[in-house]
Amino acid sequence: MRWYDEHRRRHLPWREEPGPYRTLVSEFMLQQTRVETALPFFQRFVDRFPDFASLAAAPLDEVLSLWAGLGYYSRARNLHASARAVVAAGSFPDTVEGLRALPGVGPYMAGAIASIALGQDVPTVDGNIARVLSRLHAFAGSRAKVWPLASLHVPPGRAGDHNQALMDLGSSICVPRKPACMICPLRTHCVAHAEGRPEAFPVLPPKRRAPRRRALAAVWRRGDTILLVRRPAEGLFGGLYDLPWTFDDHDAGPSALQRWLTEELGVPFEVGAQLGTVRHTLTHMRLELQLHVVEGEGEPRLRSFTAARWTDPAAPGELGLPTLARKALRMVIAKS
DNA sequence: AATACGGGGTG
DNA sequence: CACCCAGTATT
Repeated sequence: MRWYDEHRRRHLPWREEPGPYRTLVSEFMLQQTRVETALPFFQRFVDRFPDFASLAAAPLDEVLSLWAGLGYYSRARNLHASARAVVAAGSFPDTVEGLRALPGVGPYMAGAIASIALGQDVPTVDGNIARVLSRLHAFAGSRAKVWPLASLHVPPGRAGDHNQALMDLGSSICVPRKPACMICPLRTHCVAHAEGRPEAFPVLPPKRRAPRRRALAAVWRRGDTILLVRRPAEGLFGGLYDLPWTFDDHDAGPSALQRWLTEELGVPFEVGAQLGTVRHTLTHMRLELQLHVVEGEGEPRLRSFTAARWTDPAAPGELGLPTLARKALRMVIAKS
């Protein structure tokens, strides 16, 4: 804690003006996301939506548009729903159980917000804290089993600072590989360091390699624009705009795209030249999206998709586009 | 306990 | 290119 109080505390926008709203927004953004990545998104987000009321009043499309590029879009949907729940309830939850009931708030966030924004003496465990405590105790158990250890360390009255100090320590000194044990304030207490094997902890579950998946996308031109569709609310890139595309794992080729497109958009299509291939890696797959020019007559009708827009690929404007769609648009422009 | 769900970083 | 990082919901 002394390490944290004396100059090691990171200065972050959500720490300058702590409070339930900014803490909630920052924690949603920081799930699975590095501080440096989330920073510009946080600024834009709270500029546009400074409080619960403005966020709750906004249409989901606008929230997703600000989230576009940050990933894990269910977080944006859950944050929006949480803001509406807070406004409907008339107050911010004041217990861990109440926080846990907000959509998208799990055990880590509930503990983090209760300790940081509500000043309660509760522990929390994220990847950083799990790593620090696993090493401190040379503990080889899973993430879930670190919680009892975390409870042991919570100092009465300063749980919020304590939890943030552990996270800062984990992200700056007790890092996954080549931790800086020589300058670590916990060095003299750390069992893993004493045993000379800090990198042996934490013990992580084995990871499988993401399979490679092929997909076919349609570039349907009309004048200077191409067709973008809004994806279903749930699932991959849920609620965001995208080129229409479908998986083609069995390599069926253009005929598969033709059939799928006609079914999905309600008009007959012909599939033309291949524009190129966009590669994009997600957590659970490596996607190879092959772009094809298609020709169709009339206006699209909607089945799975929830909206369709003719859009200038060079100026998609406020449309919420995932990074994969942005890559695809860049290729469309390059081949124009 | 396993899987879906983005995107960015480093070597 | 390969490998690494990191919460929640769902099943």
